[in-house]
Amino acid sequence: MQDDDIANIMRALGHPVRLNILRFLASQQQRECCCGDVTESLPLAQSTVSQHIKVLLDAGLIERKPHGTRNRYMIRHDRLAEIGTAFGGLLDGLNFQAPHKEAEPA
Amino acid sequence: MQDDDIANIMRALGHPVRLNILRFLASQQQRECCCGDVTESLPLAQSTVSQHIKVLLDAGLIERKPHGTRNRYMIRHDRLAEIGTAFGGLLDGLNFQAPHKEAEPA
DNA sequence: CATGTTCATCGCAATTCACCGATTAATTCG
DNA sequence: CGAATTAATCGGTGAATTGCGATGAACATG
Repeated sequence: MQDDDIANIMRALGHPVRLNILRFLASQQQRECCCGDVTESLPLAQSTVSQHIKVLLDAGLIERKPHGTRNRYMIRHDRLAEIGTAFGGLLDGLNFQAPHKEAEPA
Repeated sequence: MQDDDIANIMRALGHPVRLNILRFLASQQQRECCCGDVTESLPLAQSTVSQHIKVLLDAGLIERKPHGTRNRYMIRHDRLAEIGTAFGGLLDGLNFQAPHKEAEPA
């Protein structure tokens, strides 16, 4: 995964409301879960929630499925796994990327 | 770790330049590594780099050590570990947080 | 076909972000 | 003490983000 992709995803995750939306979707995975449900669970206007949902969609974190008049949203677990791997790789790369050394002096 | 904290950290990581800075610091861990070094490695003005460094500092991802006229910067590996744990927890929570169910119908 | 529901999208305001050049504070050294 | 170096901070500009209410498209239903 590219730096830009990772940065995009991190930015999408970089807002408490969006974390809440993700968690709400995770907790409702089985039922219908449309924009209105999410809106009800938050002290925000419907248009605002829709915007946040769009950010999550663009980052590939969730998926939209039209279903009659409403849209059903669900978490993209495949992407979540990818992101976990990429993030782990990032952190690994950040831990002692020293060219070649024996061990720490003390 | 609080949602707001996580969001802050994610936002700090949500910019390619800041990812580059972190990687640069990781690769230079042993030598002196001051703002000027970072600036040289990027096509950005010194003031801009200093701003990005401030964001990383505020998020607790790096550490500053005054050293004569210059400042030495280094990655906070302790925080990195914490963040890895928190992020892992987040992703775990997002994977099937279903209240209590037997199994999927199909 | 008219009505109601759901929700994405369109302005719009306020705030924050990213970037820059210029300035200033701290420090070393002649 | 004066000159040089380093880097944080200030002030400014343009773009993006966050929030809102209003509008409009898509669809179900009477």
